[in-house]
Amino acid sequence: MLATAADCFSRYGYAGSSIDRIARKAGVTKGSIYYHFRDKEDLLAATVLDRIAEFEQRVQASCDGLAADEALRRIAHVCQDHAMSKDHPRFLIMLMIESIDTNQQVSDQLRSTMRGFRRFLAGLVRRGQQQELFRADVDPERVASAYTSAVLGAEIQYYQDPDSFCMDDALGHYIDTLLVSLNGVRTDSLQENGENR
Amino acid sequence: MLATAADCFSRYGYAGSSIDRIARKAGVTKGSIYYHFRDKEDLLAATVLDRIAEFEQRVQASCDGLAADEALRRIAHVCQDHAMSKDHPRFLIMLMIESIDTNQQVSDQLRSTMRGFRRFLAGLVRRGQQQELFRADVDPERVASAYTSAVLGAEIQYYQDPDSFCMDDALGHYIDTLLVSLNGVRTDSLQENGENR
DNA sequence: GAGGACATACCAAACGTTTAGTATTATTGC
DNA sequence: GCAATAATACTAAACGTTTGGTATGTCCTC
Repeated sequence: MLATAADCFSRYGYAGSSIDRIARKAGVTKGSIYYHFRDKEDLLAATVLDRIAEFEQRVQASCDGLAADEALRRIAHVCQDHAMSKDHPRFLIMLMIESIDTNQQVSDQLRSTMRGFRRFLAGLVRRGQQQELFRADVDPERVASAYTSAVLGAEIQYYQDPDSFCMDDALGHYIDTLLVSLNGVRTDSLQENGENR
Repeated sequence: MLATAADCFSRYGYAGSSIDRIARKAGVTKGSIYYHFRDKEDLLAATVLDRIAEFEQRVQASCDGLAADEALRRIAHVCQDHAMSKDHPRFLIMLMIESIDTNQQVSDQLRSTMRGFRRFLAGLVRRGQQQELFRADVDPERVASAYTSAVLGAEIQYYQDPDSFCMDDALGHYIDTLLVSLNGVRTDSLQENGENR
């Protein structure tokens, strides 16, 4: 039932998904949905919590015990897999935008999720710096913001134009240039390290 | 009237904006809107056309006659200004996502706009390569895709969290690393060019 | 006084929500 | 062990409201 709601919300948005439509698609009736959830907003809130938990778990599990540089590659790959999967990948992005001016509770939830994601990435970069995998003169927060932008933007473009937009190219190119800029190569010194992929 | 429609659509989405609401906000009544537009979809289509034209004009005008590297910096800045402005900046992104499964005509329009934007960027990179500003062994299409991702993702994060997300940091960091990677410095050779900003 | 630019009044459909009722399953008392 | 009770998981129908859309009236300009 949550899966069906996520599917409808991700396709048609919250306002565009009627309870009747969700119910019919789930093979039940409206009344049944109102038995489990107080109202439409409650259904949305439950769906959001469910999808956030899944997303966070997937990301954290994917780079467990990996080196910082490999983790950065891995996360991009996980997001790419997610975007190309069939389980309502647009849900979080759809609601991130739709709820800004329509549902403060959901908006706050998603906002803090995104902050957590950026914090997680920044921690990864900081770890890489401490292990001297990455050069120390880059700001981890800036990297995290730029990285998240790249992933988010690639997802949207892929959703909108899966035939023409190659997510692998976009994210691959970004991660490559990012890792090169993070590798301990100073721009004012000679290059000491040839591996950049 | 188009401005009011754009404002409502960008805040509440197409499904979430009632004609009555748009009319009241524009200081007219429903009847007046239906005098100028056939139906709600027609109003949306007109608004989309208007916003697309404004966006394309703004981008192209901003980097008229600029060198390729400066143009890349400029476009990011223009997108940043647009995101921080007050004239319904979320409109295009909101509809890009909402219309995927709900309005093929609008979706096609936005899709081809995004393709045009990427093509424009790729042309810019190619121009930079021909003028030997940029190294020749990067794929302009990949750069364009990654660049667009960064801009789009930064916009979304800013809309969702203007207090905590610093667009200037995210885009600044991306453009810096991109331009370094585009500068004619080979990774398998010595560095010849110290300027990276 | 005719036509353009609205406002007003209204309709049918769809919407979120509530209610009354019904099978099915679990729990209890004897 | 089994009937009585109660909780669970629904359905079908109805309610009031909102919606997109239309038909008609009114003003104001040329």
